[in-house]
Amino acid sequence: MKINSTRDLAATVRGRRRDLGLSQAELASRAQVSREWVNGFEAGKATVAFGLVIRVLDALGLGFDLVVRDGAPDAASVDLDALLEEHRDL
Amino acid sequence: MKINSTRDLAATVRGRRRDLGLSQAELASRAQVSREWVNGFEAGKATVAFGLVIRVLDALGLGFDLVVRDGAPDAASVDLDALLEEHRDL
DNA sequence: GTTCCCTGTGGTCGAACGTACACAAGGACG
DNA sequence: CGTCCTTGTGTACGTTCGACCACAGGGAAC
Repeated sequence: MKINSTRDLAATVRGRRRDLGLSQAELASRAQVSREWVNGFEAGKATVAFGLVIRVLDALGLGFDLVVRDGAPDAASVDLDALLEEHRDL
Repeated sequence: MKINSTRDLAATVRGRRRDLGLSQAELASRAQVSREWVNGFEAGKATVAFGLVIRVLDALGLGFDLVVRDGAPDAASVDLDALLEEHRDL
């Protein structure tokens, strides 16, 4: 599943948690965070600490994979695009 | 690339940034965060806000994929494991 | 040598975090 | 009916973030 925003992640996490039959409190306990934090996280809060997100995913048996986005410039061919981009927003 | 901690992500991001020929300041500008934040992020800081991480990945043409960890219980078969786990840490 | 850029780090300061506690609404179950 | 659990929301509090400014060390290049 591609994660493009905190809401994507929130929805997926909520689904996964429910699939596992866990309550917010149980997940919170396993991930060593507060139940309120889980609640806010599942609501799509963007400011949650990355480290806590990792812990929660771990508690759910989930993990991140880092991928190059479709259409994203390859490392070797980026110079031109990078320069163009740069002069565009400046 | 599997991301198991903030350091994994930090190292990958730094490599990607360098591959693209961007300085911390340039990346910061593109992702609308401070240069100091990028610096701390690349140093493996665990408390960085998830939303900002997303922005930076976006600026680098990277994205998250959410995957089920190896050996992780499947949604349908989790009930037993979940119950066992539960009674183990309590 | 000097100049320039990148990087790391220190300080300040307002804003927001995350935790703990409490309460209400809702559902399930007997 | 009452009881139990879950979820959402609110408050208060201490902590820490993230932005901003400034500075120093290290390269690269002239």
